[in-house]
Amino acid sequence: MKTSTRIESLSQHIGQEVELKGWVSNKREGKGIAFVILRDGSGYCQCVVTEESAGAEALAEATKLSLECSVILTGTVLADEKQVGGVEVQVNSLTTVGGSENYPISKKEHGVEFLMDQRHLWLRSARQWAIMRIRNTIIFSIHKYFQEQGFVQMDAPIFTGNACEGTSTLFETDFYGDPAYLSQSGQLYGEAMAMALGKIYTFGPTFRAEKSKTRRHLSEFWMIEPEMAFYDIFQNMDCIEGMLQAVVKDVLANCQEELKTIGRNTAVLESSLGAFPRMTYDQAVRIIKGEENVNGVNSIASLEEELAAKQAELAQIEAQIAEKEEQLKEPGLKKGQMNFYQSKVIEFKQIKSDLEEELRNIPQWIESARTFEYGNDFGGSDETVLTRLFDRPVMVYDWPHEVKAFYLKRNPEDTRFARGVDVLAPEGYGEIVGGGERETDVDMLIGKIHEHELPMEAFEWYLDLRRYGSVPHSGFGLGLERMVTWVCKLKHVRESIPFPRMYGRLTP
RNA sequence: UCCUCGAUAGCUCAGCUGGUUAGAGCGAGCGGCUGUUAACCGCUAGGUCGUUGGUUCGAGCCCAACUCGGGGAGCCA
Repeated sequence: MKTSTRIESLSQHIGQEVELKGWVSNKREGKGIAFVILRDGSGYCQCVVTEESAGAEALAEATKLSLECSVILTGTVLADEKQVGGVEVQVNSLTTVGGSENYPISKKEHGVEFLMDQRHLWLRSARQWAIMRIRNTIIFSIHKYFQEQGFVQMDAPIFTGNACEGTSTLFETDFYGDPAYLSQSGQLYGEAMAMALGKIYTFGPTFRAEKSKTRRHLSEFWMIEPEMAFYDIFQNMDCIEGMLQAVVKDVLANCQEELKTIGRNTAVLESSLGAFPRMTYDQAVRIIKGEENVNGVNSIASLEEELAAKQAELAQIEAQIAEKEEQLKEPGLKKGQMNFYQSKVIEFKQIKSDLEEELRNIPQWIESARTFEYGNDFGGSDETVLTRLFDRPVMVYDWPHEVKAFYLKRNPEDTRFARGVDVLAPEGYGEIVGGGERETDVDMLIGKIHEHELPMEAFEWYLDLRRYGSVPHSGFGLGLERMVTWVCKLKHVRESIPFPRMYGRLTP
């Protein structure tokens, strides 16, 4: 018996006999023939079982297969351009390894709650398979980029003793009788490590106890936090841009099949390989408020145009729903036609509810853009108003120091501003990276710690970093799941991580 | 914590302004047809309408509270 072959490499075995091990992701059958769509984790392949090639017994076995049965089969690889991957396998023998009765996830649509309850099985679906493969490519690519640039990977602790930025967003645990909190950032430790190793990055889990129920929040997520000695904010932005582009490039190079599986239009990913626009907070505010155009496009005018377009689209979809519902009432309708019209109605209603949501949002965005108060941090709608004018991530730097973290350096030429930088992803995804140049002046830091009413004793070690050989340094934090969500253009972060932990969701 | 929408069969949904025995498709089971790609044809099984209380001659539908879930605000990656 030959060693088994992975589906992803079948195209190199055309004309040969191979052994495949996997699960039944779909099956169709006819008289004297059965089509088994096998998946093995590396890909999907149609396996054809006929009486002539496999014998009556194997055909009977194939006919009995249900969704997600595990099987081992042997067969001949044939080129077939109609199939995914360009091949199909003519089966010679087939053995069932494990049965699978009443597999809960069907080929039809399911609701979010049901799928989340079945997450351990949902991961087997083609769409989830593709997302997890892209996530893996992104993780690998991040490591590769930093390693090639001479960064050292070092992890920050997960238990932290002091509630550095307020306890409300921290998970409290018991650490040998004392309260300890799960880390919500390794950044301060990253600074210490950068003073030791020059350029470092952390890659670890982060915990936020926010009772957020939105499409971009998780209670547990993975964050990459690089920290670089002797980098100013502009070198920091070069680093962010270089890393994000390396990741996008790797995904485009290695995940074409996965991107196709999830229906991702890659135009924006491709344009993201070009230089990212960089702008100060001041300029970003002018753009949001419609006082400055981007390539001739005005933020507010274009929102109003979009509103009108969406309203027309809504009227159209409503007409289509009415039409299909009318057709459903026709007497003597065949079962198949009824099924078709019904699934169309469901599909259109989904589009309709999405449209209605956008129609509720756009006026709020316009309102929020018009009334934006200079000096405030950006809200979700402000980010959307800004980023929809670009076809790639945008970097906004030099923020009013009051709205940013205590450790950010002031712009020496205008101390109203702190040298923070936010990277906002396009297509409505908002902040994926937050970072900046760090404050090096001890007195300035002490003042800030008092201003934020933080416990000074907890920061003594951090202040030491400025007392002994302080240097300009910068860093940033990348939210892995937000990156995956944008690259895959997912509607919600919960699909970007194998087992999401979020408000109201702890199992499976 | 606040705003908003929702909870009807294993799944996805319908159920008009409260009115007799609550419907469909998918899935499941059985049978027929078919080199097929979630949409061929027929039959069968399957529901104390989220929980509790209230209004009413009568509640899936109205009211209140609660539980769970979707979306959003705040906060952020």
